[in-house]
Amino acid sequence: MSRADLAKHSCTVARAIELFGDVWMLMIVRETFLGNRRFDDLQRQTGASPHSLSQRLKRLESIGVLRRETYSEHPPRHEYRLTTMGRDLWPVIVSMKAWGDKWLGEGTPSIDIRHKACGNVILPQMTCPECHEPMEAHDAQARLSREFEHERNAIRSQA
Amino acid sequence: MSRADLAKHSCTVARAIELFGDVWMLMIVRETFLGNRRFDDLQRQTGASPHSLSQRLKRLESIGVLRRETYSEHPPRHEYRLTTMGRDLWPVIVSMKAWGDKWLGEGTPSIDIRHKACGNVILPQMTCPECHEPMEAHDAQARLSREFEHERNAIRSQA
DNA sequence: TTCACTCACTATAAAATATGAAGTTACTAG
DNA sequence: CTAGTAACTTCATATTTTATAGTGAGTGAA
Repeated sequence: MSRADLAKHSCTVARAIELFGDVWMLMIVRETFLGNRRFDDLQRQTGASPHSLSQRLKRLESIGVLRRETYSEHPPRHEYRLTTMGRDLWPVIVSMKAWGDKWLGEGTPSIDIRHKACGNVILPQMTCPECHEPMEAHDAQARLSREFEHERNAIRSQA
Repeated sequence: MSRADLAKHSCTVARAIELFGDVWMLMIVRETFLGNRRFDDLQRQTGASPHSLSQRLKRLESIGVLRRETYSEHPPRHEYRLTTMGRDLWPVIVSMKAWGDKWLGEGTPSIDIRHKACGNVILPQMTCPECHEPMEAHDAQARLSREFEHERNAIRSQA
């Protein structure tokens, strides 16, 4: 097995990791959430080389996370905008922010999140949609499907 | 700027991305949440080469995400266990799962999450800790600190 | 005591990927 | 006519990753 095989992994977490386990993919998504949509701005703010950026934008577009939109025909100019699929990555970035603020932060965070509805500056929290209690790792139990369990045992018993 | 410079970025999100924007880092964390703690199991289940795995484990240990524990002196045997810092990465993995289940999933997910307290199989949700409403990207407004804004404008105006 | 086997790695060469710098296309503004 | 901007592409070099093999410290069976 190697990195590319993760794309065919039966677990969606592994497949998502294969797509977004990359500095530039995540940095571009973060940047688009901050409102930057153009190649040059993305390049400067993420720090990616034009080559890397170009490749990642193509991948993000082909996945369906970004949509490339022409905003000027003459001269040809484009913007990269988050699709619904892309906006759904918000919790991923926010979770990273929460972790980063807690474990890497000194002083004031560079970015605040304000909840438009209630107006407060907050850090979103993981909660149970059934009982509405906040959740952490030890509140949860992961259960593997029978097929997935078999798959893993098969891997386990390979030389 | 290049990848390594992200480590000195003033934004904690960027610093977190620099650490975890890597397939193997994320796959190892996911695997430890599933209960695997040993080198060989991690290697087989993640699909990383021993070299890559060894490097990542060292990095995870030096960051403080994993703690290397000897469980047998003779022969020397070790386990890698999540620290509190590591367990705090749970929302990151769960967010990826939620995204993956929604956008990459066909059929039944390979992994279920059960909330121990209420017993339901659920997908955790991002909510506002103040008003307890579920939150998505469009419910939030990102605000940059003044310093960070200046930093970004400085980058912007660079040739 | 010799053989096969496990765990936890390290070493190495070849292959794949990323990087920075420069170049390109298609314009506009002065 | 020159300079500048946006959105890239190309290319030679540098770095990383991968697969494969090997190592050390043991255990258990014949």
